[in-house]
Amino acid sequence: MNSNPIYNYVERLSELLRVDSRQAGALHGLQPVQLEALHYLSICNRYSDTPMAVTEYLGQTKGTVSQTLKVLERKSLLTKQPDENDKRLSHLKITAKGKQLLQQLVPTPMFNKACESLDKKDQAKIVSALNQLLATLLKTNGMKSFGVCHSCRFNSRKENGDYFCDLLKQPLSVDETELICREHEGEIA
Amino acid sequence: MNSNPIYNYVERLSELLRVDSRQAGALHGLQPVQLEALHYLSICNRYSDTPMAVTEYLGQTKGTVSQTLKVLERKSLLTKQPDENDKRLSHLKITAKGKQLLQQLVPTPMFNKACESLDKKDQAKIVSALNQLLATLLKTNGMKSFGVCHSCRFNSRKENGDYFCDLLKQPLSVDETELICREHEGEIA
DNA sequence: AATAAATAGTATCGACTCGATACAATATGA
DNA sequence: TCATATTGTATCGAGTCGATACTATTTATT
Repeated sequence: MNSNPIYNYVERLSELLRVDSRQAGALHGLQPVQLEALHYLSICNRYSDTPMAVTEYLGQTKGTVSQTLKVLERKSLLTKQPDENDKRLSHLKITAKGKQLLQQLVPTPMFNKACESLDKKDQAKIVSALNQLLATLLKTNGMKSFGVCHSCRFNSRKENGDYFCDLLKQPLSVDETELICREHEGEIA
Repeated sequence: MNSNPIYNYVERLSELLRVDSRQAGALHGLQPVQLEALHYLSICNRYSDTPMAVTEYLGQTKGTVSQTLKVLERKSLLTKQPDENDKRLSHLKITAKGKQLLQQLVPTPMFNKACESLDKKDQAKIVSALNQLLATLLKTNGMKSFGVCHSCRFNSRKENGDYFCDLLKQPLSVDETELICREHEGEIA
């Protein structure tokens, strides 16, 4: 029978993660996809915390994501704040309760156990391989990369050393360059 | 914020695969989990093609899997055959129609595109990393490995070179040693 | 040999997902 | 200014998935 080992591994990992995530969230009445959305919001920057950005990240439809976010808001894990300039936009901010929950549930117990038993060198190898696989998947299928500003071609530094986004024409703090952005684009090959 | 890069990558890959799989199966009225079950049945051996084995592989409950299999059977993608010795068991055999569908949908288009653009050397690196990650996850959490007989500690060879399973006390064909088995156990460390 | 316990599988129920469709509000552009 | 695009919400239906309850068969214990 046909066999693409990369696909087989990712499919299996994917299912295991889903089951683990379901179990972890069950105690708090959260579904895997809800945890993922919350997790994304904890690692994205202030230009990427809207429902549409979550939609693009998760690859679902905006209607579906709207429901997911409604649940998270009802559980007081995030709050919606209107944008000052564009009245169509909402910014989704994680609450203290949301952060605490993530700290507890993400990564899941299964993953924590496994990662602890891997030495630094092996971890680095795995990260590097996953990075390459994901980047290739996104690139060959014309999808957004959702990388951190640090690795974005729009990110530049001013004379005084401050970071600046050439696309959004906005200054960035050092911390912000470590967060993921929906507008991220890698260097041109 | 906390950040385990391995987890982040796997979570993201997992969601992308799920979305892609959903889209691929939608044309045929199949859900991601149904494709996964069918895929498993195409790469497992004759001792591992029962509903319970699928249940263990997917990590779900037997009730859930029973429904999944019912759908696949109704769509004539697999057939149920009673075991000759143990009347409680059913063996799930993929039909020609099922095989054809898998050929078409697994791996998904997204994955195929990406893998084609990776050279052999990078593919091997990724396979090796994924293999290590999955093995660690399964081992540290006491889960079954679902490996192929070829790498199983119960697999031995008789004087004439034939393969033999010491656990099930059954002879194996060469082809069978390339299929995954629910009883698989790696070498003792 | 009789009975208890374990194992494999199915059926049903309810909470939830997710795409599709329709809709309202705001922003952009000709 | 008016058409069009963008962001977001509401509702509906088919389907997932764990929980529970149940049957049938096998294995273990007395």
